[in-house]
Amino acid sequence: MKNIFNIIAEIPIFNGLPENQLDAIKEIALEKQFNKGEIIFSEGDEGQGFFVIAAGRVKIYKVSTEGKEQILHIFGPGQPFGEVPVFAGQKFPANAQAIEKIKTLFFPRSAFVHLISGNPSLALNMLAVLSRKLRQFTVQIENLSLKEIPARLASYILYLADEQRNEEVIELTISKGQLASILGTIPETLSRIFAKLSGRGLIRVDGRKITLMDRNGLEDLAEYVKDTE
Amino acid sequence: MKNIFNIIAEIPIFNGLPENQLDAIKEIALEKQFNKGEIIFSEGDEGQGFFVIAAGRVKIYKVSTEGKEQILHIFGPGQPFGEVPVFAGQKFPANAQAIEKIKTLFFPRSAFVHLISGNPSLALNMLAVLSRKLRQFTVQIENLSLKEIPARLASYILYLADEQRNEEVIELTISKGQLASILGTIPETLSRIFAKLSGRGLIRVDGRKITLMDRNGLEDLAEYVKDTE
DNA sequence: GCATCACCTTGACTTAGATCAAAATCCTAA
DNA sequence: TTAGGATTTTGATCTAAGTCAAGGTGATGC
Repeated sequence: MKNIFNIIAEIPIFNGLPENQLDAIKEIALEKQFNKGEIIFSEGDEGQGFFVIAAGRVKIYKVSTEGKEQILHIFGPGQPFGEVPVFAGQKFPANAQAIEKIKTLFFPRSAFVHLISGNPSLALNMLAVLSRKLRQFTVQIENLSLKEIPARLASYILYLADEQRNEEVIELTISKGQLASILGTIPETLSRIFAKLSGRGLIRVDGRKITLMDRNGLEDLAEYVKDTE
Repeated sequence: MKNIFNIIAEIPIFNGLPENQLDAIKEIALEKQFNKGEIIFSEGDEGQGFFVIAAGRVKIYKVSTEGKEQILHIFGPGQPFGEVPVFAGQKFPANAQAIEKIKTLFFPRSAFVHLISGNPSLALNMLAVLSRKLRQFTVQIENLSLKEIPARLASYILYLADEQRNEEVIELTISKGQLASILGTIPETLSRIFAKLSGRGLIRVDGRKITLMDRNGLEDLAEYVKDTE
């Protein structure tokens, strides 16, 4: 069983920090657990601090007045979420829900800001995290505004394939309904588009397993440019 | 004529910094000018530093393979742009173009990172800037994915009215074509929607002047929740 | 004063994707 | 092992918004 210290030492935003700093971080961290389905915070809530996931997964999402959901991120172990109000001094811009039983570390705002003030590496790590999230959002906006759903699905499949380092068969880590919500559509439409891509011979779908039958075709469809660097 | 020092002292990200720090910032800043229509950087370029606008306006945008444009931001005096590669160590995620003749200060990456390492207030200011941009993007994603174009336009009009502190008549600061690109649509559609809102008695449009005829109606349409705080 | 170009509007048509409804499949737990 | 629910698929229909094409409006400069 890992103790808090070991968990903290493995979190990317705390990478490269000297041991005494990790100790200071440990001092302010609070363990918080949530059950599957629990709401961690809601849009508009005052943010008193941010979270880092120790185990499990979380979704960050918005909901329309008619109940349609758009997922902004799904985060897993090691990843921070809910930092915006820590630095922008406002409310949470979206909702967070545990999609599995999760364990998190919670960092109270003022203690963390104090810590960061004395620790440039930590500040730079945090700047890097926020910058990467900005980059991700530009991609998401591009997808929603400039690409059709088949292209978004193809991108997502290629992204998963990259992540899973598997040439043959990849596996969805979320339900198709949730995938629809990531891609900005609804389950019915996603289902039809899976069928369409299968029909064109680009993929083969069996439950949550997807076989890439024609990677070039998928890349064309996705306008996929592999992020070198 | 303002000198560099005065310009720097008025830039929000440098707020609250002591004079000697402002001097150090001045030392690393480079003045760069661009004419109307000039491309400042393109998606995929290596980012060697970031910009702060001293005068004029810039648009940050993505373009689809078919040529449709989505504007992510329009920035004016005092606002920084192009920071993502400074901290995430990668390429620019989008394009930047001067929409007017502009004057900027350019901050080279390594010098700036060095500066921020010795200056926690600057780091926190920068964290606040990035956090606010993240918040803005969540709103933009929500708009694109969960709202129809009339709601987006209504939001935009109310946002402008807020900004211009004018109960009666507000003025578009950009062309309707550019507005379409901000809202994630095309000029023809925007034109029809202006006509529709006028027909419903919500607004009156005369060139770039828009008169709010029914603020409550617009707020209903926009699902507008005034951002208190 | 008129030509030119950018911008905006209008009309007719098409289409991607949403909605509504129902059936099929899968999963889990008693 | 089977009942019940959640998840996924399929079908029929609808609609918001895009496309293509043609005019209209207005500003700018020669």
